Amino acid sequence: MSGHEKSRLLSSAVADQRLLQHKVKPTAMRVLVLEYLLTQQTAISLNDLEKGMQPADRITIYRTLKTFEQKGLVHLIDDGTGVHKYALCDDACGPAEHHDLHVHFYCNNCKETYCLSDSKIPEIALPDGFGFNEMNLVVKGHCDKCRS
Amino acid sequence: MSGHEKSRLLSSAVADQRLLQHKVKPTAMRVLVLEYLLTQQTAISLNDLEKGMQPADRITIYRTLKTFEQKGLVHLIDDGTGVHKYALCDDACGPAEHHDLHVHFYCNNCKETYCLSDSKIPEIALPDGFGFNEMNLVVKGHCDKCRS
DNA sequence: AATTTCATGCAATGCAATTGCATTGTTTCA
DNA sequence: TGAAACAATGCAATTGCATTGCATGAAATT
Ligand SMILES: [Mn+2]
Ligand SMILES: [Mn+2]
Ligand SMILES: [Zn+2]
Ligand SMILES: [Zn+2]
Repeated sequence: MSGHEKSRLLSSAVADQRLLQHKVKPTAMRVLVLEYLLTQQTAISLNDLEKGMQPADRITIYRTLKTFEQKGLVHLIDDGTGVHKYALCDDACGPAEHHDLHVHFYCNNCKETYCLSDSKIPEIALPDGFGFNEMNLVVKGHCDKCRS
Repeated sequence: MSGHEKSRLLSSAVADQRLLQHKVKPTAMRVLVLEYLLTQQTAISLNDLEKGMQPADRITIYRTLKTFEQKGLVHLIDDGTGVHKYALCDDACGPAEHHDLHVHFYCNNCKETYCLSDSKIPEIALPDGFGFNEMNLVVKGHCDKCRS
């Protein structure tokens, strides 16, 4: 068995396990999508996912991502560009409860969207009578790679 | 002159002056749009603007809003619903500089989008090398009217 | 093996932002 | 004043996504 094949099997095993942990049946498509997501350092759009992966149907990827989101495997990011981005959840998110209330960062230069998992959103003082459920904070500027 | 006509002239005068202050030529259409915006308590979408006003062309309203935005008269709000909302700037915003870094609130019940002009966005600690220009914070929950 | 349930692929739809272009109104200046 | 230059308007068309419908194929359940 070649080294390449071996590492392929290994990553498949990792992906498989992660899918099973979240009660998602590990089909070929889902393993491929998850593996691709695991290689990403930043959030990715459906378009880029489609382009980057082996030829695969766009809609199937779309539905795969939706399943992943529902099962707490990935979270959808609205970075204000108008197109949705997806990124893996790092904590143990489950269905119907994403605890990824972290800041997202959009680089105006390289157009990449980062999950700033360590930058938590601070408490916001709301006017009387207002109660909050969720919040979304997107910071825009220049990332570390685009400042040298 | 009737009371109605008088107040109409007065509001026109107010709108006119506000337009001139921002170097926008006060055409009939622009005055109408601005007057309508002045009556709103919450941010409004292009659709609702079109429905609420006297019959007027959608695209013209769209371009009017774009002009207003460029001249610092209104700011565009991305509340995460996918449709843009517009609201008047309260401070003296000028072209190319909106200083309305306030929080926006979206009510999941009545679907209204509020400008929380008093809730400023706090400082966020970014990772090393990241520099910020703008930010967008949207809080979602229930507004004061929807909690009684 | 038959039946049900789930996953996939392709086509079609929906919706809102944006642009092109022709027309009309407004300003500028000879 | 009257032509030329410029700006605003209205209508049609386009774009770019997200989302859904439906038919086919694979997997699980009996
Ligand atoms: Mn994230
Ligand atoms: Mn606002
Ligand atoms: Zn960058
Ligand atoms: Zn409400």
